[in-house]
Amino acid sequence: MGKIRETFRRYLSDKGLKSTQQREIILDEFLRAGSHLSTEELYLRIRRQHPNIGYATVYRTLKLFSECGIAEEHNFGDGQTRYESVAGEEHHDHLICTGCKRIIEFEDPRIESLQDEVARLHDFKILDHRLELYGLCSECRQK
Amino acid sequence: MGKIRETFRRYLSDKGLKSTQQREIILDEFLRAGSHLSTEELYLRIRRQHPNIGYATVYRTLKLFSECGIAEEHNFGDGQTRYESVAGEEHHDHLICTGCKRIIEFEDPRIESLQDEVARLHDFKILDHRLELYGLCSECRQK
DNA sequence: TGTTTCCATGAAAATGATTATCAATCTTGG
DNA sequence: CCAAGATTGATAATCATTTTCATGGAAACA
Ligand SMILES: [Mn+2]
Ligand SMILES: [Mn+2]
Ligand SMILES: [Zn+2]
Ligand SMILES: [Zn+2]
Repeated sequence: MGKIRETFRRYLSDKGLKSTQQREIILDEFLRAGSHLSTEELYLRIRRQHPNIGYATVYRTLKLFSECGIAEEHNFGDGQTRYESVAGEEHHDHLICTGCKRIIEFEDPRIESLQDEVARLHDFKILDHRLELYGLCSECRQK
Repeated sequence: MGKIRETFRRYLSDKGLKSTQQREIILDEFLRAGSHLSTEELYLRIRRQHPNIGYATVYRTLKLFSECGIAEEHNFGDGQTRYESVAGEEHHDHLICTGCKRIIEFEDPRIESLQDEVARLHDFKILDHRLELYGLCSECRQK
């Protein structure tokens, strides 16, 4: 069984929550589908095979994923919360093309350590951060 | 007359829009009040002296400020859009204390130039960016 | 100054994403 | 298998923001 699925089940049992078919189905599709999907996008995908699963359940379950650490929430400014799986991958930030909505991931440890330096300077303890670069990818610039 | 007010009036006339009492009043209070205010917070302040100005007008006017470049929109994750005046000050980013909601501004040209480097690497043209560090200020950590 | 033309305004309704409610239905420990 | 309690799906409710629309106001112009 995948490590992610195991993490999720342990989280449920530790919290006295229950492992249900819906939660398994939603997790399956969440892991199968591409990243940075909105709740609605995931719901629409799931509905193709499981038209009886409710919208609210998808919302609730994605929130669970985020609580137990297997998913991360994002707000890229389009008014919808997006989720991506964090399969033990290293942290990364995002370039967002406002033309084609493409999302490019990047990581730069130098930026991360400068962030730490800034925090130290202000006697601040960082718990989370977001760095998003908005603009146009090369394809969109050629139009 | 302040440079900001002038910029705003020129923007209005260039666009064939009209200079109204409400817009002047809202701009005055926007410049007088502290930064990073939400629409509701600004509306409540304005209402003390001008109870006849409508909520929708404050929304519309703040959007105008942002369009003409005298204000900047922010989303610090509390579900409300916040605005701050950009009185020709240099760009800065934000440390946000999730305990007391305090907002600390900082700038680090080294981070900015690393962002440019990342963009170059991905053949991406940055039009905007957001860097927000969430965590706890020193005071909030001592509780 | 009066007229005309649009734009702006305020109140209220509409929207869109997300959350809460609730009766019916599963999970799970014993 | 059973009881206790969590989950689900449908739907109503929220909350911030936007739209609508009738009325009022700015501004170019006569
Ligand atoms: Mn990502
Ligand atoms: Mn600021
Ligand atoms: Zn693009
Ligand atoms: Zn604090």
